[in-house]
Amino acid sequence: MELSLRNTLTRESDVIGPLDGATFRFYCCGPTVYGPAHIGNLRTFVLQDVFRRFIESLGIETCHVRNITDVDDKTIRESQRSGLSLQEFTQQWQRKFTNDCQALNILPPAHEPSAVAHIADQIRLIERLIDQGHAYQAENGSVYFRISSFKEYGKLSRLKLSGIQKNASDRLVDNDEYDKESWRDFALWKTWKSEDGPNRWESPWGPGRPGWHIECSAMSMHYLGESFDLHSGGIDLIFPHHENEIAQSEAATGKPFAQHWFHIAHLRVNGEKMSKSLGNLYTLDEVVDRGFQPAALRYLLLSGHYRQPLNFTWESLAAAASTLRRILGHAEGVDPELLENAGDTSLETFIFNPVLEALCEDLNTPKALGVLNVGLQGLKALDDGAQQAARRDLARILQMLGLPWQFQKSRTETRVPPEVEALALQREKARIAHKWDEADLLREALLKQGWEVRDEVGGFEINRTEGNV
RNA sequence: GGCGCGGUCGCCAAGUGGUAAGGCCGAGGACUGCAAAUCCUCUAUCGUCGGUUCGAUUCCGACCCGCGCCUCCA
Repeated sequence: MELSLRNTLTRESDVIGPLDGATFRFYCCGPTVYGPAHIGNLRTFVLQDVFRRFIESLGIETCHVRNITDVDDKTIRESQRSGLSLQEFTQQWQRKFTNDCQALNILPPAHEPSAVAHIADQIRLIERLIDQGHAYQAENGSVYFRISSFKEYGKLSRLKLSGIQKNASDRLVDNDEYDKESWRDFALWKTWKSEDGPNRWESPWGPGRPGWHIECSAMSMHYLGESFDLHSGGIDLIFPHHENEIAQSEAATGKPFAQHWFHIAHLRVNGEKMSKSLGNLYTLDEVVDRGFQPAALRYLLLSGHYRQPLNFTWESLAAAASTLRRILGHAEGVDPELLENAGDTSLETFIFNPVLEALCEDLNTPKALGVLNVGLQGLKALDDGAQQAARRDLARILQMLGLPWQFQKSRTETRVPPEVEALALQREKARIAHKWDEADLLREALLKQGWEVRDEVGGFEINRTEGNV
C-alpha cells in the first residue's frame, strides 16, 4: 500500500516516498506565537500529524520539522504591548501551543526550531542571494529579493505577476514601495526601526531582523537539506509565503526546494474564514470549557477532507463527540500491548483494509471514518474471535488517526458544584426508596441547571449537558 | 480585474458514466422503574438550464449562489 497525495505544485497526485530512499523529510510551517492558536490553526497541525502517523504506519521513516515563528511584526508588537521581552512573550505562547498539541495528541516534531535561534543561517542565505544578484540592499537599509531574477516565480500559486493586484487584500504592512526596485519584491532583511525597540540583530546590512519567508527557507534547509520531500502549511500560505520560499531557496541553491507541497484548507465558522475581525475565533480552551474533549475536536477535524473547507459549528462538534464516544465503546477491553508485536498482516481484516485504502487515496480521512463506521456495524453480533480481531483493527486505526482509545474521565466531574452534587445525591436516595416521581423531578431540576445525571450500576454520573462526553 | 475552490438528506460529509458511503439529529423497536447509554430497523435522486451519451449527480457549456488567495493570515 502506498499513499497518493495531491501536490499543489503539479496539481496532481504523487506517490509519497523518500527522495533519498531512506527517510522522508518534511517541513511544516508552524505557528506565530503571539497568542493562543485557534482551532483553524489546529486543523492544519492535526492533518499534518495524521499524514505523519499514516506514512509512518506504512513503514516509512520520517524526519518532521515544524518551526516556531517568534520574530515578526506581530510578536514584536504584542510583546511590547504586554510589557514582556520578546523572548519571554513568545516562550509563554509557545508553551501554550505545545500544551494544545499535546491535548490533541499531535506528535512532537523531530525538530522544532525557533526563527530567532537561526538568524545566522538566514543571514548566510541572504548573502548567497546578494552574491548571485538575486537580492539587493535598498536605500532604506532593508534587503529585498529581486523577483525579476527568478524566472519561475509564481509556479506554485500560478499567479502571473501581471495579474497580481497591488494590495488587493489590504494587508500591505510596509510602506516601502519607493525603496524597492519593484513593489513586488519582498523583504529578506528588515532594517531596524525605532518601534522595534530592543529587538534587533546585527547583520552585514546593519541592525535589523529577518523577513518571515527567509526564516522558513533557512530553517528547513538547515535541518532537511537543500532539497527535501515535502513542505506543508495552511492553504493561505501558498501565496506569498511558500511562493517566496521557493524563489529564495531555489535561486540560492540552484536545486529544487521541496518535492511536494501539501496544503490544508481552512476551517470555517458559519461559512466564513475564522478571523479576529469577524469575531469567530475559537480556541481549544473554549472547546474544553464547553465540556468537549480535545479528542472530539480532533475527530471533527478529520471528518472533512483536507483539501475542502470544513464548516465548524458547535452542533457538528457535538455530533463528532457522540460518534467518537460510540466508536470508543468498541475499543474497550483491547490490550494496548497487543499492538506492540502486531506488525503482521493478520490484523488486516474487513475493518482495517478499507480504512487503509481510503487514507491511501489522498489522505481521505472522512471516507476512512465512514468505512470504519460501516465496519463497526454489526460488530456485536460477531463471534468472540472475530470481535477480538476487529477490536485490534480498531485500536490500530485509532492509533493511525491519533485518536485516543478511550475518553478521559469527564473533566467536568471534579467541578460539580456542591449544590448540584447535593441534588443528585437526594435523587439517588429517592431512587433507592423507589420514589420515582420525586427522583424524576430532581432530575429535571438538575437538567434546568445544565447538568445531566445518568444512572449506572450501583451509582450515577453527573455531567454538563453541553458536550457531555 | 486575475487565479482558484465549492453548491449532495434538517445539520456535518464521502463518492461514482449505470439509478447516492458514513455520522449527528429524528422516528420505530429491544433493553430499562422512567431516562441515559447500548443494540437493531427506517429516512435524499445530488444549485438551475442546456449539450454529449443507450444512460449523468458524476463529462462539457451557460447561468445563479457561496467561499478563498492576489506581499508577512494555518
